[in-house]
Amino acid sequence: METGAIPLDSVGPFDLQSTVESGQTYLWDRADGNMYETMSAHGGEHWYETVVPPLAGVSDERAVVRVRQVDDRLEWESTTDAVPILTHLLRLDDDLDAILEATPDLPLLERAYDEYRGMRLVRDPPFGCLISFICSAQMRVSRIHGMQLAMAERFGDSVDFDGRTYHAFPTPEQLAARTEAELRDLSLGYRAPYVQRTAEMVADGEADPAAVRGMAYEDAREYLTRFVGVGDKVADCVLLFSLEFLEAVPLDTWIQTAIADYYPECDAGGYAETSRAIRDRFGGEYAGYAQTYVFYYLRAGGE
DNA sequence: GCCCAGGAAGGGG
DNA sequence: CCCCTTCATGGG
Repeated sequence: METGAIPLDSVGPFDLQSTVESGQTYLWDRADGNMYETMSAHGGEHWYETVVPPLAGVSDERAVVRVRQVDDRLEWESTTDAVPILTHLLRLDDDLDAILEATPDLPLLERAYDEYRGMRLVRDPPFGCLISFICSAQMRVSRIHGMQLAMAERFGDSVDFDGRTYHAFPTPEQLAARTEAELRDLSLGYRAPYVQRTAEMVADGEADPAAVRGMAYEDAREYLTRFVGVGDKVADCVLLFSLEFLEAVPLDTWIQTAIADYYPECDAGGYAETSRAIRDRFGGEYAGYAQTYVFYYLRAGGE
């Protein structure tokens, strides 16, 4: 086991608990088993853990990573050097102060940024992110998370680390080999065939979420909708939380409420036009950061 | 029982 | 192109 600590003074504002528990990623778990339940002060000091697949340009092999925040540093334990992995997954390489500085001065955004100071977007592994958000349709965040844990435990590889057994998220091949009925047994409901068929598309090489790298934003969104169970909204989530399109603004129920209550002139009818309008309102380049803060803030009861 | 949850697919107009 | 219905499931 390797261990270490990342000092955050050179990283800028960072808050681990809100980053991992705000409903952007469903691929982490909290060691105490109380994910989404007890929230605590800055950082949280809870241990979070995940099994990370090989990441292009970051890590060649699968890794188990545990991390917690204690004041202004991240303590980690891992099968390997976790610094590049955590930097990648938790976007420690973002200049958050500069991003906030580039954001328009809107009262709702100010309140959300102030409430969750230090929350970052994530860079989830693409396949896990794609499946997570296919499962997200008409579902609460705690259940989406539970589905991903269940798929990992049932269909993913077992990985031993530090005297415990962890479960990697299934590969496209592992999910493609399951039947719709086996997925329904995990309470995926009508999402079961979507997950199975999308996994098959990836496993067979028919399409690849990572293929959107370098595409223009709206072309990338259009590309992702070829996957079964992926419409404009889920495509935007995958673009934002995995594939580096920080301008993506997923139009979920919460952000649509925000548009109706705060920015009604941005409601342009269709998804593409409304998305374009709210993206401009939120400053364009980093509009997805603003969206994610607003989503978490409103869902937690803010107004 | 009723309603809702980070929506999407399939059909018809 | 837009509008409508249907699709599981668990928790309040």
